[in-house]
Amino acid sequence: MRVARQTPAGVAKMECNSSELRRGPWTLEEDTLLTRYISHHGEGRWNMLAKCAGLKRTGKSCRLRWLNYLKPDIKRGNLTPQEQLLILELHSKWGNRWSKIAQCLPGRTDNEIKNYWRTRVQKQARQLNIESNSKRFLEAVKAFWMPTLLQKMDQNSSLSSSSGALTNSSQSCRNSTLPITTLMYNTNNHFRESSSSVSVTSPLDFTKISLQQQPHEITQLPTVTSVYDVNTLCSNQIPSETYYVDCCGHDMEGFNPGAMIGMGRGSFDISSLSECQVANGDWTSDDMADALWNMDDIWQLRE
DNA sequence: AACTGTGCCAACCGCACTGGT
DNA sequence: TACCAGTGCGGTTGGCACAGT
Repeated sequence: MRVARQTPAGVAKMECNSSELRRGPWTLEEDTLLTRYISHHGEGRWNMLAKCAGLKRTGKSCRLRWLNYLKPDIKRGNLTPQEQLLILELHSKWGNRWSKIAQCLPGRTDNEIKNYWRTRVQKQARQLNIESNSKRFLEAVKAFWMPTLLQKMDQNSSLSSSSGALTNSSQSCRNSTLPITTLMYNTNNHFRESSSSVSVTSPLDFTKISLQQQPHEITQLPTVTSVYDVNTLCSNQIPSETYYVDCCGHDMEGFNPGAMIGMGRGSFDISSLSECQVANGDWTSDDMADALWNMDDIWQLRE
């Protein structure tokens, strides 16, 4: 995580000439002043706080700095696949309600989520030549991005498992028992990871995951409800609010988003899924500590 | 090495809402 | 009811870091 930009020239340039108020990057001294004041007096009354703390900043600026950077419970580092998945799902429901979405991701700020959306998600939309707010893009996200995130989560949990019974998806497939990682909400609206399993009859089975409730009502998200086969998947009768997990992407004739790109920009058709080429997903060799996974990994452009 | 383009993200801005007077 | 200060939110900007040429 980068610290505030503090080049002397930059700070001088950003300072407000017309008043005593400072603007631009925060200095370490300012951070210390703000943190110390809030630790003694608490948050709120930001304009007064700014004056009393001896900060030549607006109240708004102090509030923003505290909420987005200094607050102790702010989570640092890249978004985990779980968090990315949750953002995608919640954005599909609520749109650009960043603060509302952020409430479901403890330790993450609306600003961070907003930046993630703009830099990562909208980038993918541009590459696909699809409006990021369009239904088509949402379908693409649900068909490709979310499943791969779930797979990533699956493998993360598998690797972190000490039992060794199911070490990765490939082995899971061979055993015909697929660990499915789910996001579980507790009563405080915080999520935690949990794993369950579902039996499959063939490598081409798909697990259907359904999100039936508004997140504030959700007690378990997502919920494994049934198993679909590939014919169902490709029948173009995909209900909204569902997405499909490729439980064993290595072995199946699966999704190659590159092939999707190859279908022609702006011509994404979910019914063409079965025509896609075999996915090349060497997930087991991934460094699971690298939580910064993004769709570039699978949506590589074939120019 | 120098330049250019792009990604990322902290910070700012404008507007809307809320509560107090 | 109108006004104002405080606060929250979403959109936008500015500049550092880094990759590519």
